[in-house]
Amino acid sequence: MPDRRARKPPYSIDVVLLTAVRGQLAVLLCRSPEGREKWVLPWEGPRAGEGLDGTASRISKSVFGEDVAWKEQVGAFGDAKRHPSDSEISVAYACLVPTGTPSPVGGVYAWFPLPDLPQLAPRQRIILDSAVSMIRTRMDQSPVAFRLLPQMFTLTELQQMYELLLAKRLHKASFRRALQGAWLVEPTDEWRSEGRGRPAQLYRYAPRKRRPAQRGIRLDLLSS
Amino acid sequence: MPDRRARKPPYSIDVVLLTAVRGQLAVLLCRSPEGREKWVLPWEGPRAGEGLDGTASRISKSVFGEDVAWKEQVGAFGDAKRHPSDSEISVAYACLVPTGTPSPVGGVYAWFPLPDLPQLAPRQRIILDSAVSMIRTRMDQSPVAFRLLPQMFTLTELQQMYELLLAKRLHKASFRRALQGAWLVEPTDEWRSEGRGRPAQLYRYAPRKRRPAQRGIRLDLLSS
DNA sequence: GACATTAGTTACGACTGGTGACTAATTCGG
DNA sequence: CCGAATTAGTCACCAGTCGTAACTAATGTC
Repeated sequence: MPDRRARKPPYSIDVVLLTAVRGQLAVLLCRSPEGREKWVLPWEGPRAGEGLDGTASRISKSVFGEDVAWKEQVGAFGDAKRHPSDSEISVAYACLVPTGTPSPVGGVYAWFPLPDLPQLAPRQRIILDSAVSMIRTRMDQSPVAFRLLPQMFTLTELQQMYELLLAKRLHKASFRRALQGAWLVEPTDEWRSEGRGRPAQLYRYAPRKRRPAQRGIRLDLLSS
Repeated sequence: MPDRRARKPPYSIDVVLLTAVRGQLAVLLCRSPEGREKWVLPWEGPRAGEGLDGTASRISKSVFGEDVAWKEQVGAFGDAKRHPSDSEISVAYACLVPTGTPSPVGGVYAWFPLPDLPQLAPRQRIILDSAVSMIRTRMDQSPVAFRLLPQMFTLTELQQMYELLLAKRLHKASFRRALQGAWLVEPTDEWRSEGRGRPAQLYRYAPRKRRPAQRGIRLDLLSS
């Protein structure tokens, strides 16, 4: 990705591609051209006539062959921290990749579980942390968990994804009741038998138009 | 603000200054040097060695004499929409100004209630809408309502601010019970008599360290 | 067929949040 | 000086939600 350092771009677009691997969030990194064991977030400079979202899409495509199903801008990052592009500012995007998506070939890319990250340029490290934090806080306003799963999934898989993102255990009955009330999924007529135990019904993400159902004021206001 | 168009900056920092005026949100606009009745969001190009937040602070200071109490980045905006700076991208900040802050002098700036906006450059219009929408959605994760009020306020004023931001009526008892549970305010020993009726106790914003108190899963997931 | 294992449901009790009616403290007009 | 009006603040009830444990259901394994 960052292979023409000839001219420093006016800004860079950095992409944080996230997926779930064995019960952990993982980010896709790209081997840096300088130094074999240096890794960077995929990034590019802008091309003329291409919007910010467009550049992010182009990067995803160049990695996976097609655009990701969900991406959202994290923000702009400057503040004099070092970045492989050497540009003043970077605009970051967070993207979600369903589990089971074939990994990009060529040995240039690799998934890193979040606890086992290699060293990154300071600004990219901040971008990565911000992207993960955004995903975690935005998950009840965006279908984040669904974009990390294949099109069809069992409710147990969905619950495990929520547990991963919320970093806390959920109770089966409560989770399903809340899901029922939210009209987010619909059952298919397929079932999956996962070795031993009763087979699980497969569901798909199918949000219905909202009931008005506005619940009470929540002044939760975590910390701050 | 945008008074040297000599050289187009690599990017612009745009600031959305918001306050509440007579029960409505209002934004501060700046008279454009070109055309008397053209208005723009305050913006500047970056200076060397100054972070993104730093530029936003500098703009706020140049308007109000001192930095605002709360600001947060909205994001980066590009996508070929017109902008007074003529630059490729703009990084937007939302800032909150307490009611009762003296307005900047000189006739260059004016508060516009959101329903009565003049025409803006397309990109600035998008920035403004995004900033307002961010404020409204982020209000239960940030002390937004408090930053729109003076340091000391009555609970009725606070409730009215929440009603303004949520655009819905709240019940007095429910609001106060939720506020109690959130440990966000503490009473002072001052009271304010507002003409007729019983005087109201003044409170100040004083968030306590959170009780764990994590309530149930909310899969509210509005629309999409 | 007994048992382990995983999926999915039901029922109950504790707690929360919406609500109307209440008390409290002040101003205003007689 | 007294009562009505007005605004602040609280209480208590109840409908609904949520956490939980115990249950039923369907499969594989021995």
